[in-house]
Amino acid sequence: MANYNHSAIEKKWRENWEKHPINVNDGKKPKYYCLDMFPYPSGSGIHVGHWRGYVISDVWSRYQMLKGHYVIHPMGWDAFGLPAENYAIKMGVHPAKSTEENIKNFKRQISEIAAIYDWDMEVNTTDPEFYKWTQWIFVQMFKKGLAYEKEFPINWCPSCKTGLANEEVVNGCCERCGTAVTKKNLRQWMLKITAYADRLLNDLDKLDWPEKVKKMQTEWIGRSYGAEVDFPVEGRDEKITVYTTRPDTLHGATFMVLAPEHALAKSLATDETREAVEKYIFDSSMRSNVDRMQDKEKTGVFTGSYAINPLNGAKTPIWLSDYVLADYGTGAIMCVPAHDDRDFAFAKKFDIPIIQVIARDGKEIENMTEAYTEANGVMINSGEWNGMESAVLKKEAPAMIEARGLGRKTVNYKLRDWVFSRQRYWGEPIPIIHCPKCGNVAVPEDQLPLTLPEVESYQPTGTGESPLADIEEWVNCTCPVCKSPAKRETNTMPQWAGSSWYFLRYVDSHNKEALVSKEKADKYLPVDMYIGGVEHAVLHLLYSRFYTKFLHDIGVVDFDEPFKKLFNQGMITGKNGIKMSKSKGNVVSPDDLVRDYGCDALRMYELFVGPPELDAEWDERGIEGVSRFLSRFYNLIQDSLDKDIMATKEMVRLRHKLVYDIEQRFDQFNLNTVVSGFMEYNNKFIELAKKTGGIDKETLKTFVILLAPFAPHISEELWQQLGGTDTVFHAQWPEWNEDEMKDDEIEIGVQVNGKARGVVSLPADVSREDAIAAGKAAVADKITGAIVKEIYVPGRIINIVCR
RNA sequence: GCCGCAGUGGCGGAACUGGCAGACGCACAGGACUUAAAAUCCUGCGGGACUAAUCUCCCGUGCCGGUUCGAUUCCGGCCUGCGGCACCA
Repeated sequence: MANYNHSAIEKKWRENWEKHPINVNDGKKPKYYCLDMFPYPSGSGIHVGHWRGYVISDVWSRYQMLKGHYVIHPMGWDAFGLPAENYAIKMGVHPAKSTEENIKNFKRQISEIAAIYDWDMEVNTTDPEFYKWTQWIFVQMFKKGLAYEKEFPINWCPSCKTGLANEEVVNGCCERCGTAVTKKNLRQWMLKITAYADRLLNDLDKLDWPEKVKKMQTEWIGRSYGAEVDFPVEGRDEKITVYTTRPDTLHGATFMVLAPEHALAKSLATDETREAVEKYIFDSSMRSNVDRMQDKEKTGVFTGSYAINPLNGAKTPIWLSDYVLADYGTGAIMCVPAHDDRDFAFAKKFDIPIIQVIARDGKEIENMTEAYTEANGVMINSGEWNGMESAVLKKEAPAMIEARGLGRKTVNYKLRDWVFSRQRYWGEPIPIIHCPKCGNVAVPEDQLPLTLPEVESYQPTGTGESPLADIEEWVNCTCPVCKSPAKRETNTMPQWAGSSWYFLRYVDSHNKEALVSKEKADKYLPVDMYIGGVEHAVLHLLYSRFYTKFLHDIGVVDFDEPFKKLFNQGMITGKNGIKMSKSKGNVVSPDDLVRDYGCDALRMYELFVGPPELDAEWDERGIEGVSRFLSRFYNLIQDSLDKDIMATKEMVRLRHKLVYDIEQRFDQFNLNTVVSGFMEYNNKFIELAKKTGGIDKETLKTFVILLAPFAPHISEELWQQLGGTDTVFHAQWPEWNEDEMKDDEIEIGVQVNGKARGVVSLPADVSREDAIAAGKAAVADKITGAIVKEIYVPGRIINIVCR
């Protein structure tokens, strides 16, 4: 009898599947679209952590295939963007060339997983045939006014030498390289994602996504309800508008603070305060974001001017302080120190009066040491509002203020428009022409793609100009409308541009007429299951939703959410939970493991290491366990192969229980316990075979089908050995039957006063009385007093309660 | 600071809806096979008490309390670790 030889078996079936693909679309089966987050093909190749995500999605895809679906399971390359370009600069080669090589290498490594990717669908964001449509979408947004130009101080990474979107700034640092972000005044292309804020927020409800990601998006969008209130400036015609979510506390506003960047900041200074005000504004402009975020000690300066509280006419001093953000709300706030922590700290520091307007527990707080921030209590010191419930007033005040012409009801968002220009070479050129007569004109659609020109030096300039700006013959062009000399936009798009819609392209990747045909979109989209890391929660996953909603609105697709279900797999880390990275030297390559243990063993071990949604420390030794399991399973079948074993009752029972257990765990996505289930049942069948001489073929075939999504090669081999003619993946997923699963005898634990005291073996259909009687008999010597209560939970427990 | 998630043997982890805690695997120990080793197979493996051994008993799922016949699971209060947000008015 031959032993399990993984390399021979895997080679054999790899070649066979190449010739006879197993995931075929017969046009009748329902589709199931299972998508991986496509990788950026880095130069360092893939490690066991990447494998895990791809194994999870492939196992799930094959499961869906066995459940009768035509599975769409594509792979592609997110190859534009900073990392690709930085890598190319470092290696001294053109990014197009290094990208091509990296893709080749990645593809070779990924093929080792033996996933059922349909390479005919492959997309590459740097392919002009692909980015033609990335540009096309931009043009459509431009036409709808959703892509617009604006000059303002944006986040700038001095190391990457480019502007960044808000989402790319993490704790004041560049998401990519960790350098502290500065502000730079730049002309930018912006995408009006804020126009979709409400829909992006509301539609989260219909998504089967991890709550964590939904919450992150909810907070990122940051919708709040409140009021804008207009405060006239004393002695001047101007007014200052503030935004507040607590208009109920308006009577408690004892001062007002403007951001140092506020348009009126300078002009509010008086002769006495001018010097201090100008110094404060200058100093603030010098402080970095990181500094401003970390240092919560309040600073500020009094302008010398006063505003008038429109509600009660109170004279309210106007201050400047950098704790007020210029780009949120109106850049100005009213300050109610009694009921806001930050205002409280500021008032204490600068000795500003504190007026309480909400009575906590019916009375004013004496010797206030911190703000009372809850909208819970009765209004006091609030004129005609006295006696009202704060919680009620909080809701009604915006309308009341609006009715009296003092301001208006307002909704605010933390979400900002998307800074979409990058001052780098390796990206999609923004297809806009600047014409001195016509203004900004889109490149006509029949001239797309606007290809990225070859260039001598693609290094970033750092000046705020893209490297493309130097290529005169490319920059100079004629206006498509009036034919006068014009100039091309030289900024490129961010990496997120291609990834925001690539999943739509897979199902129609060769289409030259449209981004995706209506027919194929209707048939194959949207994505049913999306698998990837959680790190894109407010980047790619938010942008993709925005793009999909836009494409829905212009009629390209008829759904408005791209990913129905999302699964975030955990990271594989090195020892002590340290992230695998080249610089740490703790990267584990899958190549040797595949060679030594086989693809099937590594696939199973990737899942066996722990729950798929949690991080796991890589411990190489554990792979022995799954490897042994595969060998034992192989041998079990070899032992039964040439015998004609009749199925016993016990075999049938175990078979049904096996199917039930595996399916339950599969459907709950407990893939690690599916693997342990295989091992457990394998042990049981081995024990059984010792007594019976073997296991019946139907049971073995059933086991092989269940195992196939995890270990496709060995399963296919054993399937054929067991007499399968077609591929195992065209077999029917087996069914279980509850009646067949039942044991004749069941073991039930017996407790006395809730403590385990024994076990009794009983007929499965035992009556309550008999069960309790048997239980009592089994623990008779442990029952010390009068029996108070007898509990029998069928099939689970007998508990005798005594005194 | 606020919001999540997690904490179970030497280790990774399991336990469906509150029902015999520690499945499955790793490591380790003992045994079989072998001249020997590897591989393989068998057995044991939370801690403690008692015992020649079996039996039996006590403790035990981060800590303290509660609900319950019964709690890893539910509730209240903490501790620790990880992740997200962080002056958004």
